[in-house]
Amino acid sequence: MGLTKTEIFTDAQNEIATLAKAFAHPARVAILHHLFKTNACICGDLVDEIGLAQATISQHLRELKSIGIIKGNIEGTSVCYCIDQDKWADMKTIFNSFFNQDFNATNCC
Amino acid sequence: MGLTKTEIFTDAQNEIATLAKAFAHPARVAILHHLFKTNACICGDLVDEIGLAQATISQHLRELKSIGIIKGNIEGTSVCYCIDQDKWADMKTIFNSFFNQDFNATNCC
DNA sequence: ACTATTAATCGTAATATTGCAATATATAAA
DNA sequence: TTTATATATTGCAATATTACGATTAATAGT
Repeated sequence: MGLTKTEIFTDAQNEIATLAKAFAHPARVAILHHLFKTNACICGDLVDEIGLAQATISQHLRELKSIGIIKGNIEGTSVCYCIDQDKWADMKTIFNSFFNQDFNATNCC
Repeated sequence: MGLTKTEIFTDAQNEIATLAKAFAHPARVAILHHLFKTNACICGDLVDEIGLAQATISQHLRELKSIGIIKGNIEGTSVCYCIDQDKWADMKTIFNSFFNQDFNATNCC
């Protein structure tokens, strides 16, 4: 098996899962941290900052890009990545409503 | 390889990744949705509600429990699960500060 | 004690993810 | 055009995750 049964879940549930995958690896969290911290779009210095091989960083960047969280601009030989602010805002909204679901006060545990 | 190099990342980065894994599968999102929705701690009816085998649900519950998001109480032959409200609040704080990192207005992309 | 019910665990198969070396591609500089 | 630089892609190995049938464990009811 090993295949997630996406068809039995709602779109909202699948979307949260997909978005969460972006944060579900420390390398991707580190990449996002870095894109925020350095007030500029970072290119290949991610490879120097984070201790992973160039191919590995490139792969994580592709995942973040395919989820839609980051965008890339080609600048000469290097590629400039940055957060997609619209997507980031959407994501915040989605996770906020997920996090702020009401608790039942009479929780039994 | 296939082995995450946790040692090269900060504790904060690893923690976000670990927490995000709780949401990185739609079945776990569905379980949490259900624990919120039904104003009571759900036990095995998760198996009926979500279309996965009992063993699979149990495995997802164990993951959520090991991350610390849910707690379980034994009640006769069944087990009553619910959200750990303290952990949930901690998590909200962590993700909020992650989501609300400042943007650089002069973003290049 | 016996039986039914519920949940956890074990074992296994299939798919996904992580990581890197090697290679390919694409642009800039000479 | 050749060379240097930067990033993407490919191919591969190792580990992780997902899912489920079968079994086990533990309690409730008879």
